[in-house]
Amino acid sequence: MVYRKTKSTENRKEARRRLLLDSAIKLFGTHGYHATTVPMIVADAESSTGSFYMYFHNKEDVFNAALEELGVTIAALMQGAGRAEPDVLKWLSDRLEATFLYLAQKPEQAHILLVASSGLSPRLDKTRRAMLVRQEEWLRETLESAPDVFAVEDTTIAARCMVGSVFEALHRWLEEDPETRMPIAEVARAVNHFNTKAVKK
Amino acid sequence: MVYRKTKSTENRKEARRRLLLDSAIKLFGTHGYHATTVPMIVADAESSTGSFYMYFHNKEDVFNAALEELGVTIAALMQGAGRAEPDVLKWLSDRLEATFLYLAQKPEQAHILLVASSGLSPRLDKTRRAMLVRQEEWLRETLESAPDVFAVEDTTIAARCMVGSVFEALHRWLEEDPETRMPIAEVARAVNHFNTKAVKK
Amino acid sequence: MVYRKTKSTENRKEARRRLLLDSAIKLFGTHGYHATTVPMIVADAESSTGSFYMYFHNKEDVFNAALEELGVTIAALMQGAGRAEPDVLKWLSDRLEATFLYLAQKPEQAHILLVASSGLSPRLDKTRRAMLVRQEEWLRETLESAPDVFAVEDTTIAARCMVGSVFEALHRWLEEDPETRMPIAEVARAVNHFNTKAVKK
Amino acid sequence: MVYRKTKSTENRKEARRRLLLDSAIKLFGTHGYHATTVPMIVADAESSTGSFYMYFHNKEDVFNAALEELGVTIAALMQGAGRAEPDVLKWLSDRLEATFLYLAQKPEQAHILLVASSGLSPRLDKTRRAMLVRQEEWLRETLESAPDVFAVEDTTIAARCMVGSVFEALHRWLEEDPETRMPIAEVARAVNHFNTKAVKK
DNA sequence: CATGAATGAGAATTCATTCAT
DNA sequence: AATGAATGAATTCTCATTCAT
Repeated sequence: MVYRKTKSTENRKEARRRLLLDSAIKLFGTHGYHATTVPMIVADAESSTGSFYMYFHNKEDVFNAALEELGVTIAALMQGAGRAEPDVLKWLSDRLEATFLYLAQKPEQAHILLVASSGLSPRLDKTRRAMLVRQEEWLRETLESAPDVFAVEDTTIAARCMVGSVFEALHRWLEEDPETRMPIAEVARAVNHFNTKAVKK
Repeated sequence: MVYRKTKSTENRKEARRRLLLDSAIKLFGTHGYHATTVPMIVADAESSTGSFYMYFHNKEDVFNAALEELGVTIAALMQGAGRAEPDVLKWLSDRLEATFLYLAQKPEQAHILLVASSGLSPRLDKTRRAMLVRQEEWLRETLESAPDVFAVEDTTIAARCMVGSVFEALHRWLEEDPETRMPIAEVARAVNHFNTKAVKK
Repeated sequence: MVYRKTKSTENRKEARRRLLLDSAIKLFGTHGYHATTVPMIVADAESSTGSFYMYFHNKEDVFNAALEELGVTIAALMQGAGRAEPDVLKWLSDRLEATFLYLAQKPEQAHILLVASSGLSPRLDKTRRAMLVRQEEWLRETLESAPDVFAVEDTTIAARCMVGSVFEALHRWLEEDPETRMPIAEVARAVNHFNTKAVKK
Repeated sequence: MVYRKTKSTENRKEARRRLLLDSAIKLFGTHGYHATTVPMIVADAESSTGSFYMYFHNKEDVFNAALEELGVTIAALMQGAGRAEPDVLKWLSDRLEATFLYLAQKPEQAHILLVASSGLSPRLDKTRRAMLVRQEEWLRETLESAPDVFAVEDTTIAARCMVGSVFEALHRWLEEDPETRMPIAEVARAVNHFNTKAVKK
């Protein structure tokens, strides 16, 4: 009685995992890691605790999955789909702006990245760190790739400063009253102005 | 019927509170908020749960006290003891560097600030935010006070970017292997170079 | 994805709740509200704290459930299954006696009602009060339904006096040495004699 | 260095005890036994925990003292200052009414007696019981002293019924809305009418 | 595979009582 | 005698995880 797993079975499994992960992202982003319980996630996903533990080893595991997915998304945004723009400064600026605007529109994901993912466990810290390192490396390479355009004392540190300035500006903006805060586009422009000035020759 | 409170009783109370708060800072900085339990704190302080709850309303309350103390310390470091240095750019650079070096030497406090204090509770978020706002405002005022020296698109955003770049560089440095990482003085210099270039005319 | 809840699952849940509630009634009746702990209840029911909190919001909640169940039981005893006895005086007397004898045989339930349920919390006081009011109202209506048989100054007060006399006699009897105290049937008769004389024309 | 205790030292000690006991009665009557803490009592009495434990062995001990004092008060009210009234029925009625009205005016003491003193500990139950027994005995003797006036099936039970009816009527009245409840004098009269009718020939 | 009832270790907090000053 | 800081046992309740159905 050995039978091939049908495609639809695979799809259904994948779909269930997706559902659970989406609910988890939503809830972690809204309430934070500790205030989000497994029962909350399965209730939101209209699934069951039993299923949850079929798709994830434990609670930390979903959070890690959410974080890794976010890492891929951000890498795609930052690095873009190949270099189209010939002006490297303009291109870097565009990439940072795109990332900034994306996260501003997905406050739950931004919240996970900026707020909910720190100091939870060595494993989660590691995932978060890996994600930041990837962006940092790419920024460093970009800075180093055009020595005629950029001038910084230390490319690694400059990359970290760029990441930090983007995240802090975003974090603070998300905390502000949606009614009275600056338009996000303006913030993005100002942050870019800051970073561009800091790194260009 | 009414006895005078002796000075030494007051001193003893204050000393006990200090002991508990120091242990709390140490443990929160090492293990984070949730992984630190009240019994851990009182064991470290060689005190008792009962005493703990005499000095602090609850666990959130100690964390808040730690955060507020840190806020005062950082404000003092950042704003310094009056402006001695006539060159505003140099002065700003010195203040940022002092803050940076102080936190690098107190990794537990830095950890509380950078890692452990976000998304815990509305009250703690508020304390943390108040602290950041204070530094941000001071930076903004400094930038605005010398329009002939500084040139940024938006002083508020620039202030946030500076805070973010300092914190991120510090955070990443603290995560690195103490054996192989850059000397902290070099990092401080590179960060300052980045920020100075970003804001000066 | 959606499975039918089997009947046996429902039954098992109900059985577990019953088990916990029975243990709670036994222990509250024996040791009182405060001296009964949740671990004691779950140990007696051979269950677990987790289960306890699945079926009841908290400790107050089980006590309330016990009280409400008792209220229903007493209402059934007092008001009986419709009026069979044509002689209203005899009928009233029978109902009081039945209630009296029932509680005398269930000392734990009687203890909850008479001793353990006062002054615990507003909510529990309310439940207890509601229970007494129900009996009181029924007694009042009975007294008012046959003005040719009964004669009292105030039907509400008379109803309360009847409830009080029954409860106090019961309470005192339960406290007495089982070896030497009066037979309960005699007590019931004497209480009935007292009340009947107090209310009849 | 042996010296005589001065009278004023004794007085002061007694006064302090009184102060603590009064605060305890007030608080136990308002919040009940468990919700009243020793710190609350000493704060109200403007004393200290240390003093408290000089005058009372423990918390149960103050409650017991309050209960015993109440027992003496009630015995005095019930039994009156010798029999002045020649009509025994009128006299009994007067005593019950006096007790009833006294407690209605001291809701804290009534609350201790009716609500807060049940099911706390064997010792307190014993004190409470002793108090009730005393009243019951006196009522029984009164009933037996005038066989030409009274006619009940069992004098002990009748005595208990009288106590129960008085306490229940009082308890329920104290629970009612002070704005809309019956005047206490009317309640007292109706209760007396009930009891008198129940016991007189 | 899916379900959700059951588990129990573990955390925060309270408060009666003691004892050094 | 008076004070009130210190103690820690005891209690309630939560929630990640398991496992019988």
